[in-house]
Amino acid sequence: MSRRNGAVLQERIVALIHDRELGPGAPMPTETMLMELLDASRNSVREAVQALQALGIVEIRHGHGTFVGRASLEVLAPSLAFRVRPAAGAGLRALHDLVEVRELIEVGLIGTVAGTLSAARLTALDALVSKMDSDPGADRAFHALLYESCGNELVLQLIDLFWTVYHEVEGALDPPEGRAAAIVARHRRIVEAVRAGDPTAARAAMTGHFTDVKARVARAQAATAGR
Amino acid sequence: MSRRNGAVLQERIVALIHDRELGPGAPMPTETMLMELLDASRNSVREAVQALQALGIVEIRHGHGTFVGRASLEVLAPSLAFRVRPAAGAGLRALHDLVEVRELIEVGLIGTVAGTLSAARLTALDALVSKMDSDPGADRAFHALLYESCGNELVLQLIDLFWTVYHEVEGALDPPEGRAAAIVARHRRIVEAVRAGDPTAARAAMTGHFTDVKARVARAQAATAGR
DNA sequence: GGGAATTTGTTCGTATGTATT
DNA sequence: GAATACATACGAACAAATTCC
Repeated sequence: MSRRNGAVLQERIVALIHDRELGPGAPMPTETMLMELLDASRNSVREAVQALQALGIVEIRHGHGTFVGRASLEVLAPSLAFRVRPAAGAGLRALHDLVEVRELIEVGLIGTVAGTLSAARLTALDALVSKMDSDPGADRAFHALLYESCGNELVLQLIDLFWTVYHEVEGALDPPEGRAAAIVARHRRIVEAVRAGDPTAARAAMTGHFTDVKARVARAQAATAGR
Repeated sequence: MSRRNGAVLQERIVALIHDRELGPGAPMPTETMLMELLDASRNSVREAVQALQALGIVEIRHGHGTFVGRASLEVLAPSLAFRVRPAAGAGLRALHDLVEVRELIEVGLIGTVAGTLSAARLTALDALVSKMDSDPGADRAFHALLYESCGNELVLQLIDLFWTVYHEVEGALDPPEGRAAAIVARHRRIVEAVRAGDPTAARAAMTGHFTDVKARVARAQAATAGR
């Protein structure tokens, strides 16, 4: 009937953080103190705290103490990767869904940033595009820099999270790469539309980019289905 | 020097799931077996498994066993809520960011479903709009049903997650409610545009809806800043 | 329904590694 | 280096929930 017991301990710890108004980086009570405060044994406390760390709510530093975390979205990359990772042949569907979400967010966002970027940012984007064929991290930095100015920390972390998960399972996939030049061209077109301050063109360019990505997923899907 | 041991154990368990190709619902090895397989004590195993449960990767049933989970996004509602919850006066900014992400996704999605919904779905949406002023769950069901046909499980869970977190912290906020009638009207307009198969109008209607929501957050922000 | 077996939940005690002072 | 405080890890025992005979 009643709820899981482990979860209630976690909730009480979170409530404790709120009650004491502990901000990110603030030190948590020690394990011994938590044992008394929550009237639980050390192991129960540790299991709850460990779970909260997996959610990014607290951060444990060995031999030093436990501190309030900032619940950054990157900590749940393992969870998303686990979900998206194809289960032995059956289904790149989850990966396709992930790309679609990326597309929804980025196509919507690009319309709001078109024409608002400083000249410095635009040249930085140009530089990233130039070395995109050699440095895989340039793509990640490109998408991050593109939306940095919008000031929405949550959306930035979401985009970065999705990027990380996508490339993690894409790398574990089969085919090498189609055309690096085409990817570079797609990104260059995006920068041009943003520089011109044309939201419609920027959205179209971004949609085109994701059309390529989805096509790549579809090819991999067909390849795994055929064997 | 080396990485945290707890995290290593978690990764090894996830790797074990992949190696054995265990799908959602499949039974995990018992704690005793995991102790031998991973050469760790029971407490260490339990801490790792507990963390994986917090991420939705496994599901523990007392007295029964541990099973592979489906990593549904709803498990990370506590993490998002923790992040978005205003830290004592300072900042509804995170909540505003959350609403913006909702808007990005829903405005983009509504353009793809406009004109594609069956008559049965449309009448069901009408019914939900009608009782939206009395039943708070109707709003959630409305947004879920609206995008159900697109077949993207990830985006459905994302929207539901954001809805949950938003209303969780909105309820813990101050002012009662401005105009329920206006909300109903906004949703009715969305249904009409979708029924008419007009993507542009649908996007505009959805944008209007979120304009209201963001205005509500802004009012609350001003209220808390003034005291 | 009773009872045994299995599995997770909780607790205690103890020893060890790590960072700070 | 020494002392202290803290997290990490292990082992053993008992409690509680579930399933099956």
